Amino acid sequence: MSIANTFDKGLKLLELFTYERTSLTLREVSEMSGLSKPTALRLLNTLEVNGYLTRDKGKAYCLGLKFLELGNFVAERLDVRAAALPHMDQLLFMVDQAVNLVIRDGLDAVYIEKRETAHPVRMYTRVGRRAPLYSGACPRALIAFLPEKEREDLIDKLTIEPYMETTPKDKAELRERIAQERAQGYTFSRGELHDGTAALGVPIRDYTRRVVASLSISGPQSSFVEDKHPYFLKALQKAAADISADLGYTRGRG
Amino acid sequence: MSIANTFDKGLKLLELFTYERTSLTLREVSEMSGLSKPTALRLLNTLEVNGYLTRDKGKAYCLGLKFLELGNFVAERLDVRAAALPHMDQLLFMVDQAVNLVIRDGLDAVYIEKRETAHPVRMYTRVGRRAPLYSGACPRALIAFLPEKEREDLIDKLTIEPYMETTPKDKAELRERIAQERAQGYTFSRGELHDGTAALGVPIRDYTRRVVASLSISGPQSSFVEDKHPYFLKALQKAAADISADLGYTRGRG
DNA sequence: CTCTCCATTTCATCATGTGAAATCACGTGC
DNA sequence: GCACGTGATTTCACATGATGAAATGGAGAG
Repeated sequence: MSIANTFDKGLKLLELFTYERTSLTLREVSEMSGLSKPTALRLLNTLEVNGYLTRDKGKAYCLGLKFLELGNFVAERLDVRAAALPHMDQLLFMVDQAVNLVIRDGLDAVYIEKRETAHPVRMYTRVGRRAPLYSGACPRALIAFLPEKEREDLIDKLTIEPYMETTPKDKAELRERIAQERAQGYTFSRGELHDGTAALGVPIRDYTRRVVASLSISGPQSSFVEDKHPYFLKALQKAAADISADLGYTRGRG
Repeated sequence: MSIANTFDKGLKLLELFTYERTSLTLREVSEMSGLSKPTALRLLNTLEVNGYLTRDKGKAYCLGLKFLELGNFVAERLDVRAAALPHMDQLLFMVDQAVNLVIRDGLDAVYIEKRETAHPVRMYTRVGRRAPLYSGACPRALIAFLPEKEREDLIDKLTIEPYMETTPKDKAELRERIAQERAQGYTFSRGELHDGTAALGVPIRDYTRRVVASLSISGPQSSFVEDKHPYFLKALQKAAADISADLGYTRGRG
């Protein structure tokens, strides 16, 4: 597979912009990318002309509004997301905790939608964010409820890195954890993606009965107390069932 | 200003994907772009390797999840948006009509956030969508409430194209319309962006007292009946005032 | 099994990207 | 108001990397 060198270099520049580093000057881009200033400039110019970058009052570049547009095309293409949105709003209203929707992309889980409480303490899960499949209630719900063969094939391909205290630390522990979660019908995590947060996750299925996404509610452990779990879980499962139904999933056989 | 030719060609390929055309084959890309197949392929490969494109079950390319991620970085950077979100949710709850948030980018209005009703009849405003500043209640609120000098400078630069029946058809009409809207404190449109829809818009200001965004509610004209306007308007103005206050706007002088 | 339609690879040609160094532009201190 | 410094931009000679016609590969239909 051959790729276009210059094009590749240019695209890589976009990776320099992160949630924390929202704007970069030519010098910074040049230094961070290892490209000479003229080269970096030409590439940045090209991005700017095409609307992928804008410049703030100074001369610093930031990601342009075009990404909003294209990001939205992607979002709108995702059927699960469209089906889930109203139910996520409803769920947020009922539990007053952050609500997340995740799909699988290769060996990653990708957050494709979220709804947040207006509380001062926010969960900061971002749309587009990636996480390992084994870490966190929502990601893990994507593998836990797959048919055995697929599930094992997937776990085989994973590389498990110790992530947080409470994250499964090897495949044996992951399998054990998943087996239990499968038995109880939902996934649970404490502090697997961020310290001090907890989450409950359940799968979403479409008309083929395959798990196509997972839905979770998460919040700071302080507000996520044990005795609320049954209520949370009920609301969560109801929402997931409604979304699945909207996607044509039927419970019975055949 | 020099740009990188190959990079530019590659970026232009992304423009081929629209809301309607969500997936394209190599042949289509090659034909639509005028590039030879090998060239198109190399560019597409490059985009794919970097996560900007994925391929569906067939061989067709679609925009990748990376755009979700980058689109979200952009969204999170927009302070108005963060401030507006909770109030938009609240407003949606109160009026049960689509709620839109728009900022100005050059001579365009850009929709940066929306909240929609669960009704079967939806407004299809998309995040990232651009509209001319003179067309629609929300865009027009962005110019209507600017200080005179800025407003006139901006109107001078506009090119007014007949858009819809009810859209101002020249600058004179636009000025007249704006003057009236400014006097009444809000903008109103019927069928300016889509047939059969109506909208009410108001400005949002930050601590510098400049108009930084506008907020609107919109819906099918059938549900947007005259006698609800006072209620809609009150809720809308309250939400906009709250958002402005969150951005440090103070009403009094000095 | 063959035909056909695309996707993909090859390769000789030459357009384009490249970076060191020169220049420009703007802000800051004296 | 002038000199200095920092960082953005332009120049230009060179060679790397892009290009497309044509050949090859591969998957699905008849």
